[in-house]
Amino acid sequence: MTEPAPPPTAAPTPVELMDQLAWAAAAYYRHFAAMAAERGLTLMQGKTLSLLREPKPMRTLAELLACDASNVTGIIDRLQARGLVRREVDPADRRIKNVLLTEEGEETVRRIRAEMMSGLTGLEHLGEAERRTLRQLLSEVFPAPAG
Amino acid sequence: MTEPAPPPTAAPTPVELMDQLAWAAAAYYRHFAAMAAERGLTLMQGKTLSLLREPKPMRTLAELLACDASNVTGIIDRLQARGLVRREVDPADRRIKNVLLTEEGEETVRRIRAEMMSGLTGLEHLGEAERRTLRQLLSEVFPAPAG
DNA sequence: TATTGTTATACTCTATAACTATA
DNA sequence: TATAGTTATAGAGTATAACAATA
Repeated sequence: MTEPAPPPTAAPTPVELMDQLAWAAAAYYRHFAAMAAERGLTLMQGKTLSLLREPKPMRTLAELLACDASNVTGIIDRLQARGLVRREVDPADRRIKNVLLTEEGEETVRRIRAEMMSGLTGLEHLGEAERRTLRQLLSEVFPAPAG
Repeated sequence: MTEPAPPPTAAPTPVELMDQLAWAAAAYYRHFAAMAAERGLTLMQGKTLSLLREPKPMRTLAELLACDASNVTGIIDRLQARGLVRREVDPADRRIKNVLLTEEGEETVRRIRAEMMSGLTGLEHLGEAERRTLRQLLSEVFPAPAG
């Protein structure tokens, strides 16, 4: 009689997986902050630009950035001073100011996204089946609009 | 003749997967920051405490927090003023100050970690095979010491 | 000389509260 | 009255440069 073969890899505990998620989240933002810093942008400025693929009201940005609305004023002020975004009063409700990317802002977002992709080489190397699986598992752990 | 059945789920592109990783990382930190805030701690203070399961020199903390060493002085000052950490001069190299959790600091870390786990309910519900797969895929995308 | 940690400085991010304009 | 955005304020995080103590 032979010993039963051990499983090819041990299953991590949920706690071990949480620690790995912490690492992955930190690694993602370390990379993102570095890409933003190459353009003289802070992490929050980079995140804000990335949220503006479609124009959004200040209030919506505050919710998406998970910060108080008063902070968004300063963040948008600084991005606007650098010519990366502009404000437009909403014609339907003149209390609302929609924030839009300028041409330079759009170019900046494009470059940051491209460099993020080329930095996350692991992503490029995943096969289709692996990408499907990762998407499914992430959506189970972080149920969300995912877009 | 019947149409060939489409695959049960379409494979996301690497770019779509990057966006989902961005969402997951944001969701992780939103949750972590909320757990820290319940104890009157900022995100950085919570991250710093979580790094101190083993004592670490100031310099090492700066590397792990991905910030300049001068910032760590202030972060540790504030945690020390609240009785959550203490500094000890390294006997082998008196330039080095090792930072240790106090009893209250350890209790705080325990509680934050426990609440993180109970909040990430998706993690608890993954089966062993799924946990193995997620660990493997994460380590491919974010190759790292993972601990 | 090189390294560790601190201080000083200036800027950014952060929440709270009070305010204006609009609905 | 309620909501969107701003301003004022104080505290926290950030990088840079200069410094003291130690190696």
